[in-house]
Amino acid sequence: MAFNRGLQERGVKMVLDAQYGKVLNENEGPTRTVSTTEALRSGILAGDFKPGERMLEVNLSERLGVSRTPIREALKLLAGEGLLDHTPNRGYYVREYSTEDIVQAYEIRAALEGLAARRAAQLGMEQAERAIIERALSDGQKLLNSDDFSSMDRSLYGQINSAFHSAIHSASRSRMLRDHLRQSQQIAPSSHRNVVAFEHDDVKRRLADHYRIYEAILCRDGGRAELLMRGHVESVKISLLRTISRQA
Amino acid sequence: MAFNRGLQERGVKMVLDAQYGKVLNENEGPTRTVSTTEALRSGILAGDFKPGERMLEVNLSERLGVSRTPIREALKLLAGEGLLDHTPNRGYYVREYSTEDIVQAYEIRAALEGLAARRAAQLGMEQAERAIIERALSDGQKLLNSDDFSSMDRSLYGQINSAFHSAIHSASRSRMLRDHLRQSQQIAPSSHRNVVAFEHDDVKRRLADHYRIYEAILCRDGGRAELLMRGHVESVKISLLRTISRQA
DNA sequence: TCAACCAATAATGTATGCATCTTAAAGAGA
DNA sequence: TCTCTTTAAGATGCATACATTATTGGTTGA
Repeated sequence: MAFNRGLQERGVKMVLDAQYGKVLNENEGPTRTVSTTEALRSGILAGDFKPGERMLEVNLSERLGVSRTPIREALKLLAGEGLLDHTPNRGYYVREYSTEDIVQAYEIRAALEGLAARRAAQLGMEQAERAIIERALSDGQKLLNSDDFSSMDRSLYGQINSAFHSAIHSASRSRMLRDHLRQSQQIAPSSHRNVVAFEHDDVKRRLADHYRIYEAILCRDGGRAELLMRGHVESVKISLLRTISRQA
Repeated sequence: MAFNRGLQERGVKMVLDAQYGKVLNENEGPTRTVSTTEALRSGILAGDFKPGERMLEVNLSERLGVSRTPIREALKLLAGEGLLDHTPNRGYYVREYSTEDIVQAYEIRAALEGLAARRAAQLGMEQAERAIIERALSDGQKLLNSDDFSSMDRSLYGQINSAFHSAIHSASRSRMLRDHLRQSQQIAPSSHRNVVAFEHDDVKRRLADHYRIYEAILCRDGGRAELLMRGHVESVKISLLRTISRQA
């Protein structure tokens, strides 16, 4: 549990501050509620809290070194975002996602990413956004060409992939669309189920998708960009289903 | 302001309860936070709170007759849902939607409703859901055939339309999809901008859409159902754009 | 006259005590 | 032994006092 380190000793720090002045810890948010919310959110997404696990206020309050108030506020916010389930008088639980739920999340995301790609094509991308995409494409190519591909870190590919998609989200120029996209991806990677295939061929195919999508966007062909993007994300869904059925 | 009636005198009621036993007011939620949240949400959606308006805790606290605590929890939840914007130390504001935002909301909703229709077709609808749809279709027909159509209440058509779509949402059997759909529709009908055309021809065309969509769902033709539904919602967007440009 | 500063006011953030509810374990009765 | 009560412990709900942070209006100085 790394997420509680930052807040744990805040009480002590504040006493020190009162004694020696300044030196407020920078990496914390402006308020306890904000930093608590961030700590809990990333903790949930990182899997530090298991799906279905109960979020006890006093427990969290002690672990994070704050009173129950900011904890309660953070829990309410995360419940509003859909990360937690709440039953009155019975507390908060980490939302559980079935395999079916995760597949559906990909379907929703596919539709939304398609929309984003269409808007990016219609509105055009800024120079900075294009640079990010081109960087992601060339880095992806390098990754594919590397001699010991199989030993590569999955997280590297994840970062490259994420950069590509984020740039398009940003280019959609729509806060609402970005919010929906973020929410459709806010699912804890449940142990085995949410793991995307990482064979050389899979990555190669997805990178080719990225090239074609970017091309369509540059050509300002919104319809084609949407179609390609939707198919791209759906293909991840398919490969996920394949992995699952193979496990069974 | 009708929304504060229910809570206003709770303090008094509780004293009465202590004196005479039970008689807890039924129409209130299980907790103050829940009923406060509902009151504020419907108040925002009904336009009792204007976009951009500040939500002052003490103010609301007095109007609803509860302490600041449940108010703050409700505000946090609604902020998580995207109805309010929050800046630390500076309070909550009713989220504002530009005309562009509203148009985008329809685009997003179109994509999501399309997905829902596809799933409804693929999974099949239950008897109860089919009954609701058929009722909505025949009621819509009656509305169209009525002699003095122009004098009809818009809200009646709104209810019929809402019943049709809700049944399909329900048939999609996906909590996540339902959540996204709800969120994409949680926009206060900003005075003039978000008003959908209500001419006889418009309603006639939309009802015809509904018939075709239902047909596709009954035929289990998911692709067609999605295409039709998406076009259906997009057509509302178009007519909205038409109305706006006419005003300008 | 204007700008910067300062104080007073008001609003939000946080902690805490008490009330209420849930739950589970212990106990009584059949 | 089983079931239904009862009760006690633990957890959430709510109110309130206090701390901290914005904001506003006025004052001082140039």
